[in-house]
Amino acid sequence: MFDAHDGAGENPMDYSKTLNLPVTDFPMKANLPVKEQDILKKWEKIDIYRRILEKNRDKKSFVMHDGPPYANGHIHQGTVLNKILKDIVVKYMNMAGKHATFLPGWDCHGLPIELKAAERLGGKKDAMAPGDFRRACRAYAQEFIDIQRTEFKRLGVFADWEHPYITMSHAFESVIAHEFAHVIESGALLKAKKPVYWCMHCETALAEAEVEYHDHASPSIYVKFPVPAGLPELPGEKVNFVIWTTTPWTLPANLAIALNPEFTYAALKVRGEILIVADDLKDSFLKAIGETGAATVKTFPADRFKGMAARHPFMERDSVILYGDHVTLEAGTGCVHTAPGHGQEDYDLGRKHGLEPYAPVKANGSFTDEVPHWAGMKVTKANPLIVQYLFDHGFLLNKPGEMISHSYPCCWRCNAPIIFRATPQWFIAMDDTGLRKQARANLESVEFIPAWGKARIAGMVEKRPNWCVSRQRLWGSPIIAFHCNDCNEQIVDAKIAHTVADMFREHTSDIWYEKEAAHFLPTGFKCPKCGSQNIGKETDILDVWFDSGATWAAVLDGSKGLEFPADLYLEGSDQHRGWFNSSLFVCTATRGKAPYRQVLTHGYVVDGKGEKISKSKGNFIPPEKTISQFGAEILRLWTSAEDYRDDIRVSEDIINSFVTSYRKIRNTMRFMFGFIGDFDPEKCAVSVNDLSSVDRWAYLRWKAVLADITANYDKYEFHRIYHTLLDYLTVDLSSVYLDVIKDRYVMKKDDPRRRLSQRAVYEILSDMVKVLAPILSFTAEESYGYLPGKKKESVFLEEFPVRTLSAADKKFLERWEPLLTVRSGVQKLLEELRTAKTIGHSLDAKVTMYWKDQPLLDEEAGNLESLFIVSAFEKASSPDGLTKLSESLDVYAKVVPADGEKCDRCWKKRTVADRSAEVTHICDTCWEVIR
RNA sequence: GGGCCUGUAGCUCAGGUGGUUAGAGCACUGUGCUGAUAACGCAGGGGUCAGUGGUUCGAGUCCACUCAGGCCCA
Repeated sequence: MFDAHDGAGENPMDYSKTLNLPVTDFPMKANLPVKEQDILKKWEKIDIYRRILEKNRDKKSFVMHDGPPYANGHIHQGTVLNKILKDIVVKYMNMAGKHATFLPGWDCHGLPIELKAAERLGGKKDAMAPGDFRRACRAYAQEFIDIQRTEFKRLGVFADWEHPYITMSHAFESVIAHEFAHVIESGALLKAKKPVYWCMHCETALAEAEVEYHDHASPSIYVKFPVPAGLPELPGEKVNFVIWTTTPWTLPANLAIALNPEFTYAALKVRGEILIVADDLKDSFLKAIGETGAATVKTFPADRFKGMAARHPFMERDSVILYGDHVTLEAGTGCVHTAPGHGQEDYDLGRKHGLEPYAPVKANGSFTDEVPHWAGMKVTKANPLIVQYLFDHGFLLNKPGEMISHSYPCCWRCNAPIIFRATPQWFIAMDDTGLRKQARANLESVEFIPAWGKARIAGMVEKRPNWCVSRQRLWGSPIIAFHCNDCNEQIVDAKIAHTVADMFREHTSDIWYEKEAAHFLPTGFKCPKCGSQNIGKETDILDVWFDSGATWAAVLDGSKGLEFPADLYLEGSDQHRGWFNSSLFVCTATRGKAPYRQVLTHGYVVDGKGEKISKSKGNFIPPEKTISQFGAEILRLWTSAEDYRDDIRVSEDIINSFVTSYRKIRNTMRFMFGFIGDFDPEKCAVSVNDLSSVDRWAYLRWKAVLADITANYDKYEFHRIYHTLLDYLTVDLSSVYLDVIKDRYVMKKDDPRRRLSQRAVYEILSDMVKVLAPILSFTAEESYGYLPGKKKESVFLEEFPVRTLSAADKKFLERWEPLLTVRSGVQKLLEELRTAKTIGHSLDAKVTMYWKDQPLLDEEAGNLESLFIVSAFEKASSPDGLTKLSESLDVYAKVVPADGEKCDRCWKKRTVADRSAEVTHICDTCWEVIR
């Protein structure tokens, strides 16, 4: 048993071999980047996702409906956060007795992919048939689905990765079309004009993303709009409103003049007539038209002009006076030329007052016949002619040819300046069928986390204008509508749309581009208005938000536990306007209810200073980098530890701090594994009910912590779990309990005191491994393998531990608190001796203590030597010469060096003796153990 | 400019309905141990609770404004 040694006394025997030191193969170093790969392989091999669902087959379902990321680009810290949060929820639900699926999805249609696909094709796109180009888009999206899927799997996210829903699939495109048909049935679909960015060179509508801003010189003109009747306050005067514009060509479409209701307006006498401009702008205005010293005749509050109209300078109509907050004092006259067919704000204002979005400009940018003088002329060419006309007829206040340089939207393909032009668009009406009201009402039954999410989305629902669902693009779901080529009658028919939707299921929506209208119409179909059989099909596609707004319809079809409505939608806060919104409207329009019961939102990932991540700032940390350096586990820990209700910070320092706390968690677990290295939970008879003193305290503390953690899982407050657990690990276990029970090293293996502690440690550890699993999935799986006793194939096939903390348990914990205060007081005294170099280890010391009316101390007196980790403890008969340990407790103590010599085996100060040639310098207790 | 939200030690977070000297863990400093050792223990320093003004006997906690930051609009 003992090693031979050369020369007695010089090379004393190694007593550590006679101790119960920690024994475990659980490595201190995780080497996560490598180990995670093995664990991923294991999960794949045992098909863990399916096994979990199989186990929970008969349990109540919990539906987390995955919001589809866009199938473009690699994943980033934000998508990582989002997917891991979902993963934590689903893993927890599955362990806590629910049947929780995770069916991942991707959003595949839309302009960014269309543009990327076009970019790849170089100039070849224009020569391609629409169907062929769409196939190129499909291939592009599929490529990034595969890339992102690989990246998501690497994070340890359990999901049905082999059968994701993708919005460009046959089935999904069919569902979108069916939902569109339902919207037609609801009566909310309508066609109306709305201004869009328009390139007259390319003769196409442009999306926001296709517009670039360049410096551009435009005419700057001040134009009179006369008021023929004048104003009674200014008898006999010729009165004019003055507008300023840089787009003379939009004047033919002028229908109104907008004033700010808060401004004061001045009547200036200039060149023999009255000009009305905002009082605060009169000086800059006069300067601009080269006038000095004009008198203000009178000022008016803005509402003086309510209900009035001015005369258009060259069109046979009036221009009405309206009010809007968008009128500012930044430039111009405070009287804003308003052409609802040529500007967003103008359109919005016009819509409010029943003005039509009038735009007498054709696709090629030339005026229609409605415009006198310049009909058929391109607007760019007409621009200077209109200015000259105004000047010639006395409506221009400044000189023709004055220009202004400003940032102006241009087409990114041809670089030509673009225009705003009202064109026919499809809308889902918010109010015609009561959709807005219904959607707003549906929010009431939804729980938002955090709660303010409801107010945010409600505000948007209440204010949003009719939803423009048409896009003049190729890569998307077709709008299933027709028109008569002869009489231009619009033909929308829900029954036909459903039929077409069925065709999509077989062919995808590509068929819409490959067949003529007649293919989709009943045989012999005639225009209901004129009877013509010359029918054309709509070429616009649906806004991609309609696609994603219909995911619930495609995914929550009742199969595989995916029931409608979803229990939870979980996305970033931008989705209040996005997916939460579109889903609410589509579902309300077609099913009359909200598609979700709970909506959880998280903030945005920002840098260490709380600022937005951007390429130019260089504050972007690719997830890949963290994974290869530290492991995905660190990203999981980071995700769980940050309070997602606010923005979530990430920086190298922050990542490093989680690397550190990961080590703390891991090391503490490792020590626990070592402590129960020879423990068999099935064979060892002691149970948690037998625990007493410090073992009982540690175990009950765990039950309290577990209750707290469980509550926080249920409330989705994961960051509290991290803190609760780490605090328990450091404060309760590492610095108290695990330190104290090291004295079990010197006992016999089967000493009941040791076995009881092992029972406590085992119970805590085996619970902890399971509790950790939804968050630290890799480490939980790894450590589960090191637990003694009967086990499943994976920690994820276990149940989440449920322990009831009884009233008696709570009382025990409360009662124990003073003991910890006392311990801490003793440690301060020990530290004094240590600083004075009187002692080193606390085992060098003896504690003398006095107390009055402390039944707990009476009970625990026999354990205090152990609890304080000292060599001797004795009770004093009076407090004389002792230090009071705490303000609130009648407890006094003194610490002095302990008597005796240090036992070579247990290191306590004892009376020691040599027991044989080899066994020297040990105390009686140790000799009893090893003899 | 508007809507919604956030701002407590270097970092991550606690601080029900306002009430004694604002807490924890990590990090940091000092120190002990060398039988958790690329660990562990003990002790300690560190915060004008973003700022200003108000309500109140009393505010991190309520109100107003300002500043900084985020999302969504314009």
